[in-house]
Amino acid sequence: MPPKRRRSYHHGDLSRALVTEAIGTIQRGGAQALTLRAVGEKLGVSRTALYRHFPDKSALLAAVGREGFRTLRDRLRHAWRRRGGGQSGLEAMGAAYVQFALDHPSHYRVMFGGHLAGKSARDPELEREGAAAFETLVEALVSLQQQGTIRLDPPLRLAQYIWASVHGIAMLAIDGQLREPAQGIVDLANERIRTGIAL
Amino acid sequence: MPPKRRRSYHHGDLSRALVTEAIGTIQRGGAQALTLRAVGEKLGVSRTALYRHFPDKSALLAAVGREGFRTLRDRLRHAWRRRGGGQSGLEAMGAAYVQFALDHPSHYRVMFGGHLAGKSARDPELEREGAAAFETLVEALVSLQQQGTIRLDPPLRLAQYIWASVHGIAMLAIDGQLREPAQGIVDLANERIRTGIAL
DNA sequence: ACCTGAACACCGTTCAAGT
DNA sequence: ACCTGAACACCGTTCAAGT
Repeated sequence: MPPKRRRSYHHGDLSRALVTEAIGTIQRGGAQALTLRAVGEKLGVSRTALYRHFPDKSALLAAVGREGFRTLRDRLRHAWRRRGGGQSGLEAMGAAYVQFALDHPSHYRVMFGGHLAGKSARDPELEREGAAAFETLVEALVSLQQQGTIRLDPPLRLAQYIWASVHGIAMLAIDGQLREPAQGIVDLANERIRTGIAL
Repeated sequence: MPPKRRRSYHHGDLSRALVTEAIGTIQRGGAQALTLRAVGEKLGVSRTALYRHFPDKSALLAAVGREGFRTLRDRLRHAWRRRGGGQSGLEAMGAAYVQFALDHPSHYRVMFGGHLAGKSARDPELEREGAAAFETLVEALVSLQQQGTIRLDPPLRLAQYIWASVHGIAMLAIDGQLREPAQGIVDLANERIRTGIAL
């Protein structure tokens, strides 16, 4: 039988494994539970092995944030397409957004909680992923405008307003500041957005 | 001349001084800059002196959060009263809210960033202060309803929706995700809220 | 009652060394 | 190229001891 697995190196893609493990740790115990030692041990690797793939811990956090924006964008896209776009697709996007935040509260906080403020965490790659997720919303609005179903206001401003509303709802929901499944306020927000972008 | 000041104890109210110093440290370097050692040294006191007044660090953070909700509530009240209430008062409250977040971004993050999730930071006193700040908005809406200037929808739901919108704008603004002073989106949000609560 | 100083168990990070 | 192990400078917290 083989000694333990392989010998020379422990992972085909340690970099990827580190990010995945970090996301899992954060999901389980929050961002403060993320420890280089813990994730290293979990992966059967030295606690300093990470430094061969990331400059420091905040870079790992940035990678976690990037991954978050990527899956968020995917969820938004799926929601939009499943309804075949349209007003209904837009509402589905909003619901998918809030659901993502509720499914991964700690991960969501890493994306928006300011952990990624200083140091190397503020990397252009992260900002690009965030912008790409935002772009999904802008594209949806442009599509609606081309169909002639909503106002021709600057789509960027509309998108910013909608994003802020949904982001605020998601944040308060995560913080537990909203009683019930918060459906009432979601309905209200949807109605406000709908009439706000109507022709 | 006196030796150094007093002798027996270093502060008339060390508890208060600790919170104030903690807020200043956070304001300057973010929540991660808050170190019991640093704040102790700044106050000319041992790094363990804090444990005579707080059970642990997260309790100090909770006190910082409480203080934040208190001054936020004060600002909202002032904004409302200066305009003598009314629709204009409500909009002034929104502006004051966003301004508070922009003036104290790190402090604001402590209040909403999930640092206060586990442990003793989740204290009832903090939740009461948060609820009191929220209550300011509810009272304003009730006042408008009594004047007969807005709809008679459940004021709590209206307040939640407005809070979420403004909170989302404040968060995105702090994160630097909004170009310009974000006046465009604020105007849009105000318009949406105004027509949303109109008779 | 209030504070100190040493000690403990934990961090992230550096660096010479190993394969 | 990739990883290790010891070392370093930092944390929060405990506890016996001082006034």
